[in-house]
Amino acid sequence: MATQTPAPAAGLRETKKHETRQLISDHATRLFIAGGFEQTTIAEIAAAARVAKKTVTNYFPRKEDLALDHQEEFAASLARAVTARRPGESVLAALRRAFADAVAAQDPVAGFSGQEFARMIADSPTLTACLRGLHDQREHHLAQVLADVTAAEPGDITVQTAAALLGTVHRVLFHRIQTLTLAGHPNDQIAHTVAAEAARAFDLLEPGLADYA
Amino acid sequence: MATQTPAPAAGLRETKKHETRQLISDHATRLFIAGGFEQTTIAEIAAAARVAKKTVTNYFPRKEDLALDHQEEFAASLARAVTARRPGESVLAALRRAFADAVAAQDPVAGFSGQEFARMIADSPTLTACLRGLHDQREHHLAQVLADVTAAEPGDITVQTAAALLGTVHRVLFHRIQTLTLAGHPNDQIAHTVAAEAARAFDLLEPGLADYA
DNA sequence: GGCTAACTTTACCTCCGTCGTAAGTTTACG
DNA sequence: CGTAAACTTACGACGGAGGTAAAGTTAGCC
Repeated sequence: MATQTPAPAAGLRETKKHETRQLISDHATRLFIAGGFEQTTIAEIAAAARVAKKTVTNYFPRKEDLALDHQEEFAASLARAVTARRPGESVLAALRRAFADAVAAQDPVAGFSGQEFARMIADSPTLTACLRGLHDQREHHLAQVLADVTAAEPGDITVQTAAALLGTVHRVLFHRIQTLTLAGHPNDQIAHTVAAEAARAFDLLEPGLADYA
Repeated sequence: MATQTPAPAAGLRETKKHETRQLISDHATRLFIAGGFEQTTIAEIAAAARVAKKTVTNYFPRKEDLALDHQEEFAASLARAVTARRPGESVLAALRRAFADAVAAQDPVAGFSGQEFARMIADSPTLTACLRGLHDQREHHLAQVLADVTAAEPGDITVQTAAALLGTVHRVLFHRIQTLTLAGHPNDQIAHTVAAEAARAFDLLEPGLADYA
């Protein structure tokens, strides 16, 4: 039976490894939300998880990795939406639809984190800087895909600018969701509000990028 | 004996302060370019300048402040270009012209740093992250100005998006100049190339933002 | 049951950023 | 004009993040 899932493979070692990682991550997020990201030390996390400090930094090289999960998924989301777009669909239409879908699903990757989580990020300069870097990575991946589909040179200014503009709209809407979450609005209301705002935001790009790719 | 010293205005203290700051900054940039930002320690800078470590961190709270100067000027550049625009000139036209002027003048604020300086930034994750933060600040200041001139609510999505899109074009072109500088192109050639590319980049926003503000 | 390889642990180190402390200068007041 | 208070600056020391090296321990494979 060919199982598609990368099954545990009977690996007791793999299982414990994953358990340990999850254990550390759970304690970390709990302590971060309770006491703040900057105020919580790695030593405290290690003590709470009953492991050595080195084990924590082994699984999570940087402290930010303990708080921000699914980084690669986030960075690849826009590029994936373009490569998986429908035949004949423009890049802008695909990215517009991808955001609408993410909002409808209240996807955490689109910014629908809990209020406490949003507070943790907003209160930490380290995490906000890390988030900026993720938006930047996401834009670079999108530019790579756009260069592929348009058969343009990697340094082409139109590709770079188009990727940046498209990524920027997603970034602005991401922060909008975060802001509303911080203000205490319920997710349903945020989804309703942002869906309408997203239309206006993407419309600013529509005349310039409608027939791109 | 000199009884009164009204004119000097206690200049001895101010003078020594400024001298010490410049002394530290000079040694820092020299060591950073010679050995890289991450590899150079504050202790080495302090030793070179013949002061205590604490004195360095007193003048420059963060290590990045030793390398990146004129941060506030950079962050305010776009907002200033808008507030100082000609009567009847659109925001987009003002920012397009501001970039053209900066390129013509080969302004360091637009990205025209020396090759060694660009290398120092590109090789340092800390400095690139700091630069991202400066672009972000610049965008926020621009959004503030746009909210003022359009009499819109601060959280208005059109204002946020317009500021982000306009800031993004400047950011892409900034990185373009940096990339060309890293590749060893002379400033004159870069200015010529980027001036043409900037026209194409801003044209993507023209249909959507031509009549904004 | 023994061997190999890995993961965890321990200990140590460097460096950044921040805290109290001492010394100097400017200013205010007698 | 002199003295003392108040401010600012330079100094040494501490805490935490991140990395390295060596030893102990456990899973996986004969």
